[in-house]
Amino acid sequence: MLKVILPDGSVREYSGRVTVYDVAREIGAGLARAMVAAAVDGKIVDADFQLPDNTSVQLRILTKKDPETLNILRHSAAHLMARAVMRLYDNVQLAFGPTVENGFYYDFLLEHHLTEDDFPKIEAEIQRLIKLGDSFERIEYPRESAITILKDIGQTLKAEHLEEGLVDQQSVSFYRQGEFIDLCRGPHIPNPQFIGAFKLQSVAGAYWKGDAAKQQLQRLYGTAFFDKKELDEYLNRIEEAKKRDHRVLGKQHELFAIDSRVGQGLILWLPKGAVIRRQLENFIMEELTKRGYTTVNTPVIGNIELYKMSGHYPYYADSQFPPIKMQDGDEFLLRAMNCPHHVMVYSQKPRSYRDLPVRIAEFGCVHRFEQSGELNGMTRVRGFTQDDAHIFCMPEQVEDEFRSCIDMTLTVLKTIGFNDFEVRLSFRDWVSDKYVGNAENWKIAQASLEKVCREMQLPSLEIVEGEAAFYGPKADFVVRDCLGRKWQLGTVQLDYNLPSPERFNLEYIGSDNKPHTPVMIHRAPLGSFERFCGILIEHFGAAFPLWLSPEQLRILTVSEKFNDYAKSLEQKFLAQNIRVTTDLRNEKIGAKIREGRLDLIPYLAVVGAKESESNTLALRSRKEGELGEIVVETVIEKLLEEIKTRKL
RNA sequence: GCUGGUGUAGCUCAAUUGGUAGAGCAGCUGAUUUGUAAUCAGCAGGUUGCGGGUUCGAGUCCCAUCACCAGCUCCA
Repeated sequence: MLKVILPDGSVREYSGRVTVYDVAREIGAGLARAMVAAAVDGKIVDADFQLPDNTSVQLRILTKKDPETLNILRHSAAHLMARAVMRLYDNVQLAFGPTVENGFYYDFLLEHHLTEDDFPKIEAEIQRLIKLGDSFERIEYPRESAITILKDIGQTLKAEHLEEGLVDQQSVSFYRQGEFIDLCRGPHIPNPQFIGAFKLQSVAGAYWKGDAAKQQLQRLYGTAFFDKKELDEYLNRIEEAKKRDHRVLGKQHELFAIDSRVGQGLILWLPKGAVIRRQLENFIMEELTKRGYTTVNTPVIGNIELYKMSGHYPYYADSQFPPIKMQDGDEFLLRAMNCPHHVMVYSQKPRSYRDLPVRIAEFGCVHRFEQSGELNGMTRVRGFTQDDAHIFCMPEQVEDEFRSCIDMTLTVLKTIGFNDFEVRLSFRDWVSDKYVGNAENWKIAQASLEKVCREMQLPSLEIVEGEAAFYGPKADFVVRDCLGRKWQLGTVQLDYNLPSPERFNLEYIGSDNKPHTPVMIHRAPLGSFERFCGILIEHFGAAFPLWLSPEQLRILTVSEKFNDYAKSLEQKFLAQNIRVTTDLRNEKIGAKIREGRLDLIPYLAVVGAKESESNTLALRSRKEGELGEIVVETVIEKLLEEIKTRKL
């Protein structure tokens, strides 16, 4: 006897062979037709999954409306794509074909070099296969015979995968569609005709098992939806997002530039971009002062011995600019991190426990020689400035310091209006021996990190075991940009390595009059000004809030007769540190308004006869439209208030 | 670094099968003196990323190189 418990709590009883599909059909033919998959005791299975006898299961029928089903559809589309490629080209070896955030891919090993020109042909073949309508048939084989089968059909990559992995599995599943058979965990849609719309998106190289030393495969990306409208909406969203790309907006609004004559991945902050950066610097500096930090200035290079002592060299030699060799044999490194310099600042004098925590901050400029293919606008660069600080404290102070760092990062994100972020706590795994510092300290530190994060009720807190740096656990703030890509911005990291006797042997004298080793915390709320600004540009679509705007107010004259009045107004605003410009050109007011709008200036002020006589400006806000004539002093007050509160 | 793609005026883009490199915007000059998203006219702007090659002739085809884009790998 089989008991099936449905989501509404009702129970149905069966005997003999029963598939999920049978149950669905019994509940309603319409439901059965719409059925994509099912959840049996929470595990997602195929529509024709046979329910186990003599037991009781929780069953949920999944249709296209359920969020889980889109991935099933897409993975099935990946199978169709693989089948199409195998029909069109010879000697195709399949690797992996999973779903990704907005679609799917399949990796192939084949002689033919796929290009976008091949897409129409492949898409047409997929369309044919959908029409053909071969259903997805699940077949289970014992592991050993599965390996033999894969070798027999020439799928050596899959055979290799099976030989090396999945050792704990007695049997493995294949999915067959006509002549196409593929090792696959499933589940799949019952019928390819569920695929209402699909599109191949791009082709790229990818390494077998993600290992750059292994053979390179060709990866075909695509996406699929239940209907065409959803696909169109998705493609539209991508187009819109592209317009917000910080590289496009950065050029359009003259925020930053990258010039190969200077070098790849090196940012030239143009005047307008530099204004934004300066506002961020001022903002961070205010927070540092409030929170008891001291600031220092240290050089961008250091003797190579410093990095040998810290352990950064030669471990990071690959991502370093090569050393600068002097005639006397000394070697200097362009620094890739600020930590060693700050450690040197700490060690300039004996420290007492009464002095701790010592908080040393610097907008530290660092350089890392990232591989050319990794560079990306402002978000991945070779030279950047971190809003860095290092805190030296006693172990019992770690919790409070950590809380304060998290709080500062939250303040920053909230002020900017970054609400779509997650916090990732990276802890050590207890098996590996790559970590430094004693296990007891790690346990305490990890527990207190987690405690603080829970107390502060951080959104989407994720704990990742084994992702910690070798020197300590960390908390990363990951922000999502307009294309849905995730970027690590702020970070707080504990460090047991650098202060240790094996490294810099930092000390403070405790209340017991004995030397102790402090704990070090690395933290950067923004991460780097470069990456942060890149994301900032996309976040606001270059329509920055007033306090960040390079040009806060533009005064437009109706005709050249009012140039003097405009000039006198400009002086008044400048005297209040408001970033104002004038548009005195011999143009119609409509043209000046249009340009001001396109330049995304927060406030435009029109001045003509009326205004010059009444000491007013006809103010126009980017957000609220025309605000009418307002006397100068009131406008100044309004803008200053908005700037001061960093209003969004 | 790897795979694939792209590279034409400051910007956005044209240029039949290889056959005189163009347009709009921006810029400059002049006219116009303007009231809430583009006033008109004229001028100027180029070794088609750089370097080779094939050809009577190359923006177009081939080779090499640089940069950028997508992805992979990497990210202290």
